[in-house]
Amino acid sequence: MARVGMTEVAARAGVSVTTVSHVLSGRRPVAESTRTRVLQVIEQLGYQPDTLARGLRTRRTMTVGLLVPDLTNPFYPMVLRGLNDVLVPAGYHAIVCDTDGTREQELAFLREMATRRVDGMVIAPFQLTRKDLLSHAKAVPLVRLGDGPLDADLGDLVSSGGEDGMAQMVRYLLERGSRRVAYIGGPRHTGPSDRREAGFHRALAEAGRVAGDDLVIRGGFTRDAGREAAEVLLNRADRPDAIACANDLIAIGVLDAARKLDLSVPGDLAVTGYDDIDAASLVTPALTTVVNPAREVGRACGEALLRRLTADGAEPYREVVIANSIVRRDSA
Amino acid sequence: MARVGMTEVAARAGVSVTTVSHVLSGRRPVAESTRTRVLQVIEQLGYQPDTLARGLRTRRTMTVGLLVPDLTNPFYPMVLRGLNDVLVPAGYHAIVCDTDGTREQELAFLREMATRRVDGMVIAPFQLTRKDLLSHAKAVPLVRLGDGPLDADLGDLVSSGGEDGMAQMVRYLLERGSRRVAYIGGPRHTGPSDRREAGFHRALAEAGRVAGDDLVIRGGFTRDAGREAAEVLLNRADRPDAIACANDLIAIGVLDAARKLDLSVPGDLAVTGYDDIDAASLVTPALTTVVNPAREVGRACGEALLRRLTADGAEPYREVVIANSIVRRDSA
DNA sequence: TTGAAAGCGGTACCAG
DNA sequence: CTGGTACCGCTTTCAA
Repeated sequence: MARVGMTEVAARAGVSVTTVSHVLSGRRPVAESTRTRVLQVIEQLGYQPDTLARGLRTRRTMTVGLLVPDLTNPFYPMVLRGLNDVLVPAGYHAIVCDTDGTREQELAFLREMATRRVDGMVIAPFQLTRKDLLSHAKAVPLVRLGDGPLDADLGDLVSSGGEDGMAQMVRYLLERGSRRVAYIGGPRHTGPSDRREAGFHRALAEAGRVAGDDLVIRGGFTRDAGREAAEVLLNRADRPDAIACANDLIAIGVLDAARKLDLSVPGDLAVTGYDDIDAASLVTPALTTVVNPAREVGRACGEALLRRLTADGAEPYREVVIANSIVRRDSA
Repeated sequence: MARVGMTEVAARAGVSVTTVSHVLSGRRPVAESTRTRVLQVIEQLGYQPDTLARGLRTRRTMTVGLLVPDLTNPFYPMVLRGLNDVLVPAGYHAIVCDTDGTREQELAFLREMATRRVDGMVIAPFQLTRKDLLSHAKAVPLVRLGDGPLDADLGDLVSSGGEDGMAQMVRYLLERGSRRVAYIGGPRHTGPSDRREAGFHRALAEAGRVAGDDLVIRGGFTRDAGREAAEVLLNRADRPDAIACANDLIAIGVLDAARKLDLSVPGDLAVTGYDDIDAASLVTPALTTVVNPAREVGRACGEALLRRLTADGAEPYREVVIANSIVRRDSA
């Protein structure tokens, strides 16, 4: 049951491999009669072209890399769906790299993708610096996902307006009557975290307030990290009456902490998340959060990538911002 | 900034490509002095071997395919983690195919993976028949994930004992005093669903009972499907006092329905899930469920695959069952 | 409308 | 311990 190659197809059809290649690619006219004959043989032999060999020659692997910090965060699987929505119909497939948010793994995956000659990458980098990305960016189209810094050299950027989304949320908290609003973010210097934190500060500033450092804690983007941060915040004498979190997982952790301390939410403490993952509406109280349309974001990434991959000339750099909005539930 | 190839490295190091190849692969001794010289040039030029070209020659792509019905179901991302735990250190990477549980997509991905010459696949097939898989199984090592039928021709099987797990759960329900226990499953003829359903019937039979067809409903493995099925079940005159669900998502949907009908859980209705995804402990009441150790399952898949990929001779077919257990929370 | 042959970037066999 | 070279399976000039 060895695999059949083009040579065998050609032989059986009584034509040259060149012709077989062309009926497959349609890159040059082939007489209808030979065309059908070749097609028949292909069918009969169950011939399947070898993407690798083709890629070696054409320098296109039809593969893209998706690098995410934590596939366990439901946001990212949805992004992958969106990405596939646009990439798969175009013949591309994605290799998913779950880096666990560590710098070593991010770098390792980046290198791996380079040796695999992926045609492009969409990355949600956490620890990577501009310098880390630069060399890759010039080798293959890069789409950065998340609210990183703008930087044309690093390729397209698809974000969901994290700064605005968070600002909007904080404004809502203020209007609602919260007096001391705190912020729990992700790891420092990570795009999404920084941008959202900026939104937090901006909204406060616009309202003529300032959040002291004691009201901002940064940890991980996880439930545990959220709980721990909240415990610190809530055990202080002048505890906040609202906590805006950089994502839903963190907010769920805050809910855990509040429950443990017997604080009522939103009575004693208002809590807000970010992303609107499924779990946000499952917890009690249901989370008031910023909806981050993951699938749309993924689609936008795919479109951005595709644009570059199929571009004749050099496409101009783009930043795509997907609109987001607040969904009010019970936690604030 | 064109990519440098082995030829250039060889030239600059004053050796043949053969030697460069061998310092890289270590497949034959190279004088220490030349070795370091070559390594230096490689470093200096930033040479990166081309996995594709290598694969074309060696017939190994160092890539495996992971085919899942719904990456949005948190169970699968965890499986991927486990898979990567063992595959990535061995140099393999996974292409993730989210098929949405449709037969067309499952077939399409299977074909795609074949043309990409993946070295192996782990699949959680939903709609695929034995026949669909057979041709692939002889072309590349296959590991089936989930509680499908045993079938040596189709490669290894990694399951988490769905039949036993469900039987255990139903037994618990019975001991607990439930008198009419119903079952909500996934799509008919899908491995996980069928096996779990078998467990349900077995436990009932052992207790000298029989579940009429009216107590078994099959839908999708989603929250919505669960809600809909529950609505049917609960609006009947003699509604069940317990519902065992084929997964947590379904159970969460049942909870939705119960809330809408003002039924108290577990007072009026006991509800149990399966998988123990994060959300299971987030909902109110927290789900009593069967823990399906996703990461372990993923690891087992990886190990099974690796065994075949690195096997000298023909490894015997294996079935690996990962032990599972019940976690009792509030819903039953 | 069709073929022949030269690669793409490596590996591996056969010599030396 | 090191080279030369055929070849993996396909695409793509160049020539007919």
